[in-house]
Amino acid sequence: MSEQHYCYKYPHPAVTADCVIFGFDGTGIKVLLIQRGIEPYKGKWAFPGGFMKIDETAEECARRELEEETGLKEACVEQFYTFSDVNRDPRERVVTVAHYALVRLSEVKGGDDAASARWFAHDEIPALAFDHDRILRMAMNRLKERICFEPIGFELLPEVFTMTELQNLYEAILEVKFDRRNFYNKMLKLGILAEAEPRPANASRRTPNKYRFNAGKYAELKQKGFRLEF
Amino acid sequence: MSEQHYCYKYPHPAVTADCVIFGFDGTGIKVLLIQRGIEPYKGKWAFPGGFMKIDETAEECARRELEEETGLKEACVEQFYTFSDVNRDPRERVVTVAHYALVRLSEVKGGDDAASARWFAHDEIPALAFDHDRILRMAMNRLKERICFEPIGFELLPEVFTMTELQNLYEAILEVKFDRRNFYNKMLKLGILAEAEPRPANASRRTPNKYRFNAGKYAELKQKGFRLEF
DNA sequence: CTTATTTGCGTTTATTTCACGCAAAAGTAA
DNA sequence: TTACTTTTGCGTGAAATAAACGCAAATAAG
Repeated sequence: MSEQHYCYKYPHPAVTADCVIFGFDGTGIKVLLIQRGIEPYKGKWAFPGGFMKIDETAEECARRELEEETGLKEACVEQFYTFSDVNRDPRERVVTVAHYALVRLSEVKGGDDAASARWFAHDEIPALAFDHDRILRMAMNRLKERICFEPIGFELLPEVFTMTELQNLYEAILEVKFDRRNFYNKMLKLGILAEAEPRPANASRRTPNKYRFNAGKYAELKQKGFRLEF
Repeated sequence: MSEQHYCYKYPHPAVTADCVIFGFDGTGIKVLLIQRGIEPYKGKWAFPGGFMKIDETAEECARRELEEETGLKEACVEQFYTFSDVNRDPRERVVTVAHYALVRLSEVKGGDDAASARWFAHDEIPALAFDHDRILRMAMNRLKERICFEPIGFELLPEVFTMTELQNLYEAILEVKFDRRNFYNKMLKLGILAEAEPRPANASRRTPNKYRFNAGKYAELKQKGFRLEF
């Protein structure tokens, strides 16, 4: 047995942070998975994650994992649940604080071990290691809830986007279909969108308007207690 | 130094579960706090909580704490956030999985050390130990969110209650005022209330109707995707 | 005895959804 | 080319919902 330097009077579980990384390719939601190279669950896919260092918070740990895999330092990262089933890891007792991250696919660079990392669409998720299928289900549910209260969707879109892209994003996350015209009206009436370019003179009917997220206006609305309703 | 039997190759934080226990006395929300008898934060008030055993989940640990303080085995307990700031406990690195519990005050018995336990109203919370003020703020916010989607409010009321009690509960949690008549209409139209007693013949105008929560009807509605809106 | 409060059960009006219409430009297939 | 479909911007009316408020009976409080 190797050296065991850290001793306690009572048993301590290991604590890890996992990071479910969501991206959006203009049509559907994607999830970044890593193929495990070692036992247990060798060959199975899993979320980026690792042991929390003794001088970092769980969120900092999750951000570290995110950066290792995507190169992104700034991103929307939020903790959503802590999984503590007794036998969720066969090696030792491991409690994991699960997070999700929202990233713009265009800004993602291949990470350290890009060879074993891949983006998967919602309907092509392979067999996952540990209890990661349960973690994914919970992450998706939390995403659905959050997008109705906070404009987190914009974290997944490029700076400038079209109304159709925005609608595709909402439809992908909520797994529903909206009437295009109603979605258009509702979003504009909310006032959290700004026209990115003043629509060129040569604009044809099929050249869509470009928008960007208006954070200032959103902050105003939020104070008055409001809600992105769908 | 005492015996240190449990050794690991890397440092492991301690993991605790805390339990913010909410009750409702017919007018306002109450929180159960325990006065600490030992350092650190001796004399300060804190939520029931303790170290997670190696063979129990965080929720089981929270339920154990709940039962020790209230005698209640069955209650609505939900995890809401894990706090992992590096210095939140001066003794050692402690990560806590925070839960809230909803209990009926009438069913609560004094716990093991009832002497040091007390119910506090929302506006008379004393100075709290550790980062428990932050934990309380987060618990209240989560409660506000949840009550708009799930009928968790009924966990706080007695089996049979009046419409006014129900409204007081919603107003206390959401910290708003409703028009009595609109609240009445909305709740009845939802269909999740059942009349508890068929309203006696000698009922005067000031004898309020008694209701109970109709779980079956709620299950129906939930399937169709619905929402307690306020 | 007078006044204020509580309860049940409405109605009216404003606001918000929701379903759908329409025309212009541009791509698609014959 | 021609005919057809798709995409986009911008409306509009009907239906549903939320919000404001009326009223009378019973009774508790002063």
